Amino acid sequence: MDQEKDTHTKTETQDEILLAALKLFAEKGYFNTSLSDIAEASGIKTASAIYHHFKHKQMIATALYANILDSLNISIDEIRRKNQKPSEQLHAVVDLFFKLTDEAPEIMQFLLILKINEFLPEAKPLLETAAFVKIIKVIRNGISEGEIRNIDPLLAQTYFFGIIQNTLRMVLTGALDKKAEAYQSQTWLIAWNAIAKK
Amino acid sequence: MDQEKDTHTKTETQDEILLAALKLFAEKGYFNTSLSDIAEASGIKTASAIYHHFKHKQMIATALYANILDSLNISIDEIRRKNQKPSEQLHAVVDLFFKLTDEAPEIMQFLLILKINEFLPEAKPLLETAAFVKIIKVIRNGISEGEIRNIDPLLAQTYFFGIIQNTLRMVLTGALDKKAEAYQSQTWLIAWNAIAKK
DNA sequence: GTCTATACGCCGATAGAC
DNA sequence: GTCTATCGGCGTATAGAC
Repeated sequence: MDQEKDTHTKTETQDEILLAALKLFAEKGYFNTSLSDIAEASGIKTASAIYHHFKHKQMIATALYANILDSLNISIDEIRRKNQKPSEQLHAVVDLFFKLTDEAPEIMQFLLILKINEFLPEAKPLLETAAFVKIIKVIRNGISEGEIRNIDPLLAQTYFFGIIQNTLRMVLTGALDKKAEAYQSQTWLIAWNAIAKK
Repeated sequence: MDQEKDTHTKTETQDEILLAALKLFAEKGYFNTSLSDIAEASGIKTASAIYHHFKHKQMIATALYANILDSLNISIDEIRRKNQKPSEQLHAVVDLFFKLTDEAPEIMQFLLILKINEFLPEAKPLLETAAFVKIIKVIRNGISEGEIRNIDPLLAQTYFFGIIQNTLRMVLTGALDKKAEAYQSQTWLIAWNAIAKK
């Protein structure tokens, strides 16, 4: 997606801006974060400098969203490649989400807690995103292979990730006080049993 | 909580303001809604008039939140009075949530979709609210009476309402295209089985 | 590529007439 | 209790020097 002819050009500080923005958005929300906040957190001293890297504030969020979904999509591909059975694929996805929650909580905050279309009205809803479309496909496979109960795949997705994501949300907000990892195996069991053919 | 000596005074338009604000907040979010928007939607023609009813914008949201939680709390009390077994009480709560989703979607949007502490930093988190504390108590009872599996009540609550609320969220955002009612009985079963002692 | 300076608009909020 | 008028501030964004 990069049209740059040179290989590395500006990317350095651009990434710092994105990183700072992610952190601040996750922490205070998009509207409570000013460009000055982002500049300051990026090592730059003035908001104006940001305009050299992004057309405007929204574009920062847009880029962030795209990056996250992109790498998520890649991870999903990898997961589907390495695992055969839908149950195993789903399990690996859960693994990934729990790991991200502990190791990159801002990313999960961005995905699970922020109300993205409040500041990115044009953005595709999470569920229509490549990564999540593939997850539904996994569920669909699970149904046809007899691992998952024969219900509307979208509903199965809703139930399964309702449990997973709500648990992670509770961890992210501090309502559950241990690391996500501590709840992982139990939560997986509950979520899987909610949709598995018994 | 009203210190008014007269019985009915201003309440008329105040409620219209709250109603309009609720609708707009649910639809566009707090930060995308200006006082002018609210004024216009309230039948008033100027934002200034609002200051006669509320000290500032935040207070509108605060009042809204308090009202919603208040009436929710009352409903929960009623539910606990009318039903004995924890399972029945939980079922009635689910009934209420699904009914509200169909009949007063803005309220459920406010509760389930808006990131409340982004614009009300001081507000109590939902879970620490009287209504939700009582719900946890119901779950606790369910555990000691042997209806619900013996796990951390907060986790049980997380799993159970993860399913319920995610389903309602999908209805509210239009990802699930039927009325909430259409999914109610199936969703209840799944959610209940996720925490019930088998 | 980051700085200074500055413009502009919008929104929240106040004062005061009616 | 709603209006007109007006203020102040903050945050986004631009122009241009270095």
